[in-house]
Amino acid sequence: MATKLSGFPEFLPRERIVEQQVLDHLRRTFELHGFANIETRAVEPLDVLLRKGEIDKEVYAVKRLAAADTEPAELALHYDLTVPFARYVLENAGKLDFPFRRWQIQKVWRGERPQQGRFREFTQADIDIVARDVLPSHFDVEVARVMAEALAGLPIPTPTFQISNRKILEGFYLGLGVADPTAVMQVVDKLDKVPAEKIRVLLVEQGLEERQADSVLALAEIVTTDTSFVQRVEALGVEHEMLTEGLAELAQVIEGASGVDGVVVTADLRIARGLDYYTGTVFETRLAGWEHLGSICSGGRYDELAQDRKGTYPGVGISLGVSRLLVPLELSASRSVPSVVLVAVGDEESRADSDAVARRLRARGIATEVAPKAAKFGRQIQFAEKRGIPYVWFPPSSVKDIRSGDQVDADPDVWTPPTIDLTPNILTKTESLKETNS
RNA sequence: GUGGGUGUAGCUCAGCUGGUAGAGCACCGCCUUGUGGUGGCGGUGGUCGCGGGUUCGAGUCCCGUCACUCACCCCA
Repeated sequence: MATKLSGFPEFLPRERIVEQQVLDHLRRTFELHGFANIETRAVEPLDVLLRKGEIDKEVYAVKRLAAADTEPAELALHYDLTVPFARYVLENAGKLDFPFRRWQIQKVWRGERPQQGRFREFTQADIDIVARDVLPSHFDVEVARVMAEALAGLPIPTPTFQISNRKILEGFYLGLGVADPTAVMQVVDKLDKVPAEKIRVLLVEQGLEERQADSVLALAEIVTTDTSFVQRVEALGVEHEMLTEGLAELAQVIEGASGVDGVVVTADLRIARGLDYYTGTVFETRLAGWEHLGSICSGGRYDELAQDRKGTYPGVGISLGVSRLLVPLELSASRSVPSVVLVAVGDEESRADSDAVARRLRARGIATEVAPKAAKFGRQIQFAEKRGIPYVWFPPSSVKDIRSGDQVDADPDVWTPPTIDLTPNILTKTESLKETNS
């Protein structure tokens, strides 16, 4: 009996076609910008995963079945691609060329309870850039820009990048005289769920004066689509060296990442991010109309994640939740198979003729399959229609577009379908409903 | 991990205070011996999530359990 496992999504062929096209597009975009690919193993030593990220992160431990019950698990499935990447950089530092830019698309695993857009096994698409000792801030701009371009090319609702910089928050809090900036950040991070009034109470409970709490909230309210946030922060009258540095960096990122068609870029000073390894720029991304999914694409600058006795490798990266994006949107494809053409079979004696037609079409890159049995032609057309195959070829030399009903004489060595039919097309949910109703 | 909801055909669901397991869609066949439709007729398909209890009798009531799902938490 087949059992559906919650949080471990599996696609039908049509949905998988969509996923593959999305992954192809991401890869193409990343490589267009010169990012190299690596794949890291699925498991990491448990202590590597627990040391770098959150201790309370739900991690799947991995243990041999034959291991003694008393033997503790030493390996665990990775829950993101950033921490394994940092480990990989340290391990191969002598063989990598810096600054090192890489893309990586792999499954990751988390033990959290599944919900819409939230899985236990899911695919992430990451780009990261690391350097030795120093990583100039123009690389923060670059990862934002590349990911914006990648998202802009996908059949999804408009994404909004919400970009901030931890130095702004921390510098501002220090300038205000707040004792524990990190604790304040964690409270402010809840602003999208908890009303401002309640946040204010929480801040005062943290030991902030009313005046400080008001300033903290005033900073968090600042959202701009250009660099005018700088003036608005300065107008709050708080000064600190780190704040100034953060403002300059964020202005650079906002300016550099804007201007990609189909993507909104905002400086959003609410964004703090829970993970503690971020040290500067932080990214989150929301989809218009799908805000309840949370961020579909997040990341930031981590200056100290990868370091050993020999040195430190500052990095900046951004991670797209491919599964979070695809599963809720319920995108489908115009067909469930790659085939552009189904070659009909008149009778089993002439199957070889049909095979010959198929071979000639395939020789020119046209995905083709031959009908499984010599049923009535009406049945063979229905076979194609059910799978979304747009053309049926009747040997020796007639091809029918079964969507329009148009049938023409054609030579299998010459006939070419329109480019748009060469690969399956992605349909949004409403488009696929329209298709089945027509 | 905490709390709510739901489990009946491939899918969507109905099944009253307990009395022979149902519909629509899908699928297969025929009417229609070779180019898709519609209509009609016929057919396949169910350990009613699982285990126990009450009862002459349980899809229905009770207990347990599992799964799915939603919210919290957290996050891609």
